[in-house]
Amino acid sequence: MLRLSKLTDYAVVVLIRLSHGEAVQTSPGIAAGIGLPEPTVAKVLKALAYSGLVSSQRGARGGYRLARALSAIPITDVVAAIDGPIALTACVEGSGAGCEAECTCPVRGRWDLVNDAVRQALARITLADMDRSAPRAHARAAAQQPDALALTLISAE
Amino acid sequence: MLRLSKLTDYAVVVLIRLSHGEAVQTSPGIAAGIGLPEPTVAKVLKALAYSGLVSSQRGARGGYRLARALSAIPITDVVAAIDGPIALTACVEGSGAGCEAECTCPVRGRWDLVNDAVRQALARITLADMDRSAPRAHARAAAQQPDALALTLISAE
DNA sequence: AGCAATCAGGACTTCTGCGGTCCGATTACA
DNA sequence: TGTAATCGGACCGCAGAAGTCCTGATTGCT
Ligand code: SF4
Ligand code: SF4
Repeated sequence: MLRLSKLTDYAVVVLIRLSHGEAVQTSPGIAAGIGLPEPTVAKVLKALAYSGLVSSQRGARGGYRLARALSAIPITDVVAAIDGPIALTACVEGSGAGCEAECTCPVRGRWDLVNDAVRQALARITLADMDRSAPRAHARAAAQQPDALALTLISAE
Repeated sequence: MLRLSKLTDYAVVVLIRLSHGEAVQTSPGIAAGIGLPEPTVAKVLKALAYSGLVSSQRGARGGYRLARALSAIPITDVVAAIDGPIALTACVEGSGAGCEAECTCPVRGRWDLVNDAVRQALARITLADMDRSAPRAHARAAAQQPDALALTLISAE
């Protein structure tokens, strides 16, 4: 159904939750705040910390803290942190495993266009746009960006 | 890894293969032409026929035939035919199953923005753009379309 | 220094749904 | 009318995701 993993969904929720209230929040605290199982939230936070989206503080009175502002985190970063790089099919650049029918496939390599289109669509939306309790400042800025997808299509071959 | 199902990938390959050579082609014939297991190709063709992307002809001398031109089939149609409607998360409109944390979630409903962005990115690319042996006529046309994503973001709320 | 709280990392189990396979229904052709 | 070719839908196994748990390392507080 072309759905992204549940963990990625949770990551967005967790990050937005982190932007509310206290600056540094603990893993069980966040889990309780959004009514999600604590171990799962912890797993998400670890992945986010590993990729540098949040900074962690160990020990008593520790917790997690946002590393950047919400408006500086595009959706692609969250997806990349949890699910790894965006690779719609096996033959796009970056996905190690190759397709077995790669030699005879008449579409070999063409998926890169679609892949980039999706990547750019996701890169234009930041977490600030996802927050229900924030103004829509960023959206207007996005409207002034050129249509990068079309440029990609034209430049291709 | 935000990847779409293998079947969808195969569907694109099959459709493009169908646009080459004979107008009506049989399921094993196509499978042999692209070196993919025959039952799998047959399954893909069935799904495509069910959703009207190809028309089927039963009986001897039967087979499958393209229902429309490649340039009239956006990627979204292929995805919808195989994987069902595009629904990145559980809480987007159209996905029957709801999320359990839906009442307390601070992102509830915001995924629609991302969902539409991806959908529109995929809708702008047709199978004709994926064919390696075809001219890139459509790409230039896409460049002249307005940036629908930004408009969506602005109009939201 | 001792203690309690918290994160880090990995191993393990469960389960959905994708990928692959099969046999019966249908239709043109001789 | 018989036959062969082909589509249609139902079936099952398995990889990968989702979720859980445990042990060890680190740090603030008393
Ligand atoms: S080579 Fe062809 S069949 Fe293989 S992943 Fe790429 S598009 Fe799909
Ligand atoms: S309601 Fe929140 S947690 Fe549930 S699917 Fe939607 S965004 Fe994700």
